[in-house]
Amino acid sequence: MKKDPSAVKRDKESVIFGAALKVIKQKGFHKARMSDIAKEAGISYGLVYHYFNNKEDLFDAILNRWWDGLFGLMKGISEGDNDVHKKLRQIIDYFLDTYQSEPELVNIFITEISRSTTNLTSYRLDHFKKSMSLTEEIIAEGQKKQLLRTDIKARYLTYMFLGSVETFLSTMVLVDQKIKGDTQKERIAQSILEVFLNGARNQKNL
Amino acid sequence: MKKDPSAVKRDKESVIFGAALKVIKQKGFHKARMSDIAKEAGISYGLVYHYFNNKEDLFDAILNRWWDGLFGLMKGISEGDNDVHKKLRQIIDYFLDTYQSEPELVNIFITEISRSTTNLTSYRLDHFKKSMSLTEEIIAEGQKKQLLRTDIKARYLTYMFLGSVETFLSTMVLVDQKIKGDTQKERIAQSILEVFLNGARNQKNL
Amino acid sequence: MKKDPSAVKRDKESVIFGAALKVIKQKGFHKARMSDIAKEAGISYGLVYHYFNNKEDLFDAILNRWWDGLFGLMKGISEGDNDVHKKLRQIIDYFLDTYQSEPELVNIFITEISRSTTNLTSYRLDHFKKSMSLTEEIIAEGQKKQLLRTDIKARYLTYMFLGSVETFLSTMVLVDQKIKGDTQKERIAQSILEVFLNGARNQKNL
Amino acid sequence: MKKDPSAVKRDKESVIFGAALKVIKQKGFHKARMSDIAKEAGISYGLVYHYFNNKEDLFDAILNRWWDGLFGLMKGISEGDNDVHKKLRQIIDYFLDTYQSEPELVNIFITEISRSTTNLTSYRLDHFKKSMSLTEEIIAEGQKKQLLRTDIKARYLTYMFLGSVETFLSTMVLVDQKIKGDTQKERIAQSILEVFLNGARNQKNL
DNA sequence: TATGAATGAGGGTTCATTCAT
DNA sequence: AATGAATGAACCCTCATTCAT
Repeated sequence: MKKDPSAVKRDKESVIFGAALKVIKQKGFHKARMSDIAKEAGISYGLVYHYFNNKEDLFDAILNRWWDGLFGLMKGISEGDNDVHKKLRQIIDYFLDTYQSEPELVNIFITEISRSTTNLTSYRLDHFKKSMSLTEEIIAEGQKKQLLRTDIKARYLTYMFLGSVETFLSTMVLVDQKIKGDTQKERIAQSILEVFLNGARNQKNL
Repeated sequence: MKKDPSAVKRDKESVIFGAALKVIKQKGFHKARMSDIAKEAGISYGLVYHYFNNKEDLFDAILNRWWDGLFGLMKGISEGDNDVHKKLRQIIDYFLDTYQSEPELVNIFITEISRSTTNLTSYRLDHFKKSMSLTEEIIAEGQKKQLLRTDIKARYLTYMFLGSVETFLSTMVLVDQKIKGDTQKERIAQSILEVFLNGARNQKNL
Repeated sequence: MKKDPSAVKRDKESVIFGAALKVIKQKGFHKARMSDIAKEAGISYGLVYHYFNNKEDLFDAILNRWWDGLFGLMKGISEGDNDVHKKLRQIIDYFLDTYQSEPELVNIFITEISRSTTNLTSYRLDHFKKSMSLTEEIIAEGQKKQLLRTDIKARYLTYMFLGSVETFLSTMVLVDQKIKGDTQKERIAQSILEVFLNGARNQKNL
Repeated sequence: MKKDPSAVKRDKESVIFGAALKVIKQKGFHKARMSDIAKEAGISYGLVYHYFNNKEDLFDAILNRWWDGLFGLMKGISEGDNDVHKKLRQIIDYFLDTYQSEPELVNIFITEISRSTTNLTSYRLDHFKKSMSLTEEIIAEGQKKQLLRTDIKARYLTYMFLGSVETFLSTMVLVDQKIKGDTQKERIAQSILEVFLNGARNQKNL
């Protein structure tokens, strides 16, 4: 039985996509060669251009996988009526879950986009700003409901929240550390949320 | 009156250094061409190589400016007997002050080193780990003195602290935002410290 | 009818090889530019790098053509049971025949390897020493069979034999002189062998 | 007491000359940098240009030292009325003596000029041809006096004679071997002359 | 004389992209 | 769909030479 041709197309595209993830993670976008990706995918390098217009497009496809997931989640969160804590926890979970299932994807997001201006086109910057804004909305909503302090700008709180999450991941990325099971994931998530909400100060000492 | 020749040498080196800062900030290390830097410095192509062996060395010189400053500060902090809050505040100030005086330097640190594994030589990784460790020591000391909570690993708290600081800066870097005067700097520093220590939760609501 | 692809590959490689021979002969290895070779081969710049890793490899490929031929011959000579005179004549013939069929190859061997230490890697030096040793074996065998004088070290005789051959060729190379037909080749070969074996002294005068 | 200024000039020139010999011997003309030579001479590299117009001139100065010595000798030989054997021996001695006193000079002659066409300007080629012709005259004279066989062209005999001498030296040069004392020199000189005149054949076997 | 800063033309190599098959 | 030969624009780095001091 023959496969559906468009399914075949998607298959091969996936293979290339996965190869790109792996190679870009290892070498970074700049040093990753199209031929490396093709070799990793087990195809000729000319063929990559049948599925992706050029290197930039391939890169954007990867980033969009990240953003689509995140924006999809955030949309869901916005529409739900959980309290702020739950919502922030969901964002943390998205980062950690994705890191577990597709570590390369998170790696690339962290190293090539989250901070680097090098690869930053205005198109990509827009995505970045959008994620900031969506998080900020959640935070602001928490402030409005008196669940979060209001003496500090929502934007500032957003920086600190996302910064905490990202630094956790980027350090794990740097040392190539995996999350060992759901227990560890739970502890990390709890710690981030706990400290963000209640601070690092020893409360008993107040 | 003749100039001291070695002063002239330092001068020109500074010019090149400054040009490199500017160009690398704009284009990123990879896309920054030595010819761009020379042009920016207003000198000929080959002269850059009189002062720096190659592109990597020039890059490392820039990074060392950052690390030397940070490690110098941290050394001073360790030896002082301020409490944790003051010490953390000093670290925050170093980031913000440097961002005010040499925004490109901070930009490059944030975009090219803090997260990117692309340019990460083991030599550079060592610096990175060292800064983590030094901060962790301060945090751990705070835990020991019962000033910081001990139910969360010092390392985790370190991630969150540095992550908060860095994300603040990296967002400013991304949108090329300057710190407008000491008032804004003070507010930012306060916010970071306040939230890290006391959390984002509205305490009145407990 | 389609060509066998690997045949095409060999063809193009040959074209580049030939172009390299010509250009390196004319300008010497150092002054020969890869772009010159590409232009001579009628191909684009980068294509040379499809077939040869770099300039050194291309150079080595040329040298190996020479050494492979020479060592192949010497192996054949060793295994044969001709007398010394025949064997030495075969070596002379290899030089002269190759000079007729591929003058550039001999030229490059003479000018860039035989004497120059400039381009001498240890890999290349080994080839050189091997050719010396193989010739010395033949000479030594001749001494053992009482066909050559034994009051002079085999190694010294080897120098003189190969030196005579090489100088013949190098002078022809220097003035870009071709061997005009087999008659001249025969006379040259005979002269070299005759003088090496019987000396330049007028025997009638002894 | 002050030195005669022109003597000082000659002194410094000598130092540079010696440094050039050493560096060019080690690296070859192409890879020898003017700065290497200056450093070896212990002076700034700008100063080299006070004494020599450019790199080529410096190179030619070196070569002229060789040629002047050789041509001076050959002039003396021509005018003397020694027999051929003595004269050829004098040429051999010039090579060996110079190799003992100034090994770098011989090295450079052998590796960069004797065979290499790379550095061959027409000016240098003329010197080379002249040395060939002068040697040929001596050989031809020997033929005329019935001391050398006449069935082989004087030019061919010249090739073989000079080739033998040069190959001896170039092998020593290649392996950086020194001549150990006058005894070894005598043996080498004798061997070369003996074989050239009487051949390598075991005469007892005739 | 003497220094070494300054210049800039080259040359080797890489690699994204195109295209004939 | 698939291959990989072919192209050529970049870009790093070297180093002979000049020149202000």
